[in-house]
Amino acid sequence: MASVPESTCSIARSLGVLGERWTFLILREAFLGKTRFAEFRESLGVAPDVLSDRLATLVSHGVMEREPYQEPGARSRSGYRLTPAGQELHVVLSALQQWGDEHLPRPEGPSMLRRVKGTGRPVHVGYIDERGREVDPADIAVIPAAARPG
Amino acid sequence: MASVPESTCSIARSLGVLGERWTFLILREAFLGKTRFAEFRESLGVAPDVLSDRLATLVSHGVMEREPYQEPGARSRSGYRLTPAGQELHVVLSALQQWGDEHLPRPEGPSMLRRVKGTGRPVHVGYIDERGREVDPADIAVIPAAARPG
DNA sequence: TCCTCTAAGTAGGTTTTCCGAACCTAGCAT
DNA sequence: ATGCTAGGTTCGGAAAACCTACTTAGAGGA
Repeated sequence: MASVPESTCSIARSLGVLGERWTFLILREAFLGKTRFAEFRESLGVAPDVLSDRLATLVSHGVMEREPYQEPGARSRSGYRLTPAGQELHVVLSALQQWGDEHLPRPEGPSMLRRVKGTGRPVHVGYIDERGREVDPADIAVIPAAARPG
Repeated sequence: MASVPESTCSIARSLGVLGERWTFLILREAFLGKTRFAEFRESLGVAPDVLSDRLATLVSHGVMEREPYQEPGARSRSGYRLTPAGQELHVVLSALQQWGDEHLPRPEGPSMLRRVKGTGRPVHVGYIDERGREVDPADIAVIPAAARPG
């Protein structure tokens, strides 16, 4: 994989931070409200050294941050919570979930649903232009920045 | 990671197919038009056994398919192209790219841009409700399907 | 003082995965 | 028949992940 954050491709750089095994699942748990080492460990079954490594990577790249907490009768400990940058990964996880729901379905249907708070309306992930209108993926062009006119 | 496509979580199932090392980068190259084993190999520098394994996984899950081709004066060979299911991963890659552009920026700016074909208007990835309106990520609730009313 | 409880994190040995180079396999050409 | 080419497979060594057990550190109680 070579040097990770140095690639000119944003996808490769993102994967350098997020693409290791377990990382997306750790983030999923974080979005579900988990904050503590033991919570991640129990819900995922991940080995502690791997979890420690992944959390350190996420912290060092500003995706999560240590959050000291103290329960009564216990010493101060540190949990982990998403930074604003980490919270912006929500749409990435939703895109993965949406694809899995559609293309790797289970007979009982999706286990989690994404809805608008309050109204409960269903939502999906897609492309949006600067006027807030949805754009069909087939109408998206990916072009090198160097070829940008002007 | 245990049994992969059997998880009740769509994110975990998606990652079971897509979450191995190199897979997203192979898909990126596929979206850029690469189809041949040697093209993937050269552009990514991935070991041939790993590439062979990843392509086989993608084919077996319907993300890519073998496409026989024949160049003049050469035997028939097989390349790989995205299926419709694979093409729907475009928004996942764009979400990763968008996050990297914003949170792991490079001084020279993004290397690739996403625009609407024809008009050239910039687009971004986000949540859209059933009326085609963008929804702020902070207004999205993720709820267990079992708790669905009705 | 020092023992205990708890949860974060580390350390060892084994298993899996990755890597890189060399090799294999068709078919077409010379 | 020999070589060229491109899609792979095989092999041995290196790296990463896994599993189990252990360590660490502070608060409270004896």
